[in-house]
Parts: sequence; C-alpha cells; structure tokens
Amino acid sequence: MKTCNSSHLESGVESELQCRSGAGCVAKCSSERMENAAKRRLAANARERRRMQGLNTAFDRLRKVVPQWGQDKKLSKYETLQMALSYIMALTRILAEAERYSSEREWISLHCEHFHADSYHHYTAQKPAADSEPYAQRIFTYHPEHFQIAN
DNA sequence: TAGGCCATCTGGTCCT
DNA sequence: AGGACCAGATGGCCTA
Repeated sequence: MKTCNSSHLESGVESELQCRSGAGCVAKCSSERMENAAKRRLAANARERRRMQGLNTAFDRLRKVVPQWGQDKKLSKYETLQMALSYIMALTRILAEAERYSSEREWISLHCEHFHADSYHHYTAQKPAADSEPYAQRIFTYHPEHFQIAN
C-alpha cells in the first residue's frame, strides 16, 4: 500500500496522517505534493529576490562612497567593485606615505600643495598645463572609461 | 541591431 | 528540514 510518507519534497507530517490509506490517495498526494513544492519554490524565489535586493542596496551604498570623477552614468556593479578596490589601495598608499615621512608637517605640506593646486584650477575653471587630471584622481589606478578586462 | 547590464527564476550545494 | 548562497539560463531595457 502506498502512503504519502515521502521524499524530501514533502514537508508534511499532516499529509502523511491524512493519506495513510483510502481511495484517491495517490492523486491527492501527488497534487498536494506539487502544491507544496510550488509554494516552497515561490517562497525561495521571494527570498532570493530579497537577498539580491539587499546586495543591490549594498552596491548603492558603495557607489556613494566611491569616487566617480564626474561620470554622469552610474557605475556598473563590476566597475563599482574595481573602483572600490582602487580607492582602498590609494588610501592605503597615502597612509603608508604618511608613516614614511618623519614629520607630519612635511607630509601635510606635500599633499596640501597638490590639493591647493587642484582647488585653484577648479575655482578658476582652468585646465592645468601639464597634468590634466587632479592629483587625487591621478593617484587612482582604476578609471572605468579606460578599463578593459585583462584575460 | 548587437552588446552590455540587470532582474528574476531555478536547481544544486552547503550550513545550521 | 529549511535557509543562504551560488551559478546558469532567460528575457527586458538601454545605448552606440
């Protein structure tokens, strides 16, 4: 005699009790099983959707803290990760430099010199003669418009 | 219209 | 057992 005590697809203690015997059991069990499977699939889909939405929220937050250098188009996920990597490496480099220089004053004057020049060009809307990109931008290794996947 | 990016669905695997 | 995570498939939207 067939019972509904069944596969891993079945969650049902309940269905086992109902269907242990009797006419129409097979049909009822299989339709119940399919119904349960469909319900679980829908629930899994919803969870997956929520999970991906959470992931996308995290990407949006990352985009906000990562420099975009005036890109009007939002960075793709891949570009965001690359930019974040480059950003972190640049900051790490700056910190390492700070440690290398003996006096804090020396380090500050080194960097402020660059940043003052940047602000000057920014406010006067002039292009620097030699280096066309701002200092802070130049120290980054990742530029989306130039980036190509190296295989 | 082709290519890039994305959201969603789905089945498999791992973890608790 | 159920949830989290992952990767492949698919279809929609947008842009050059």
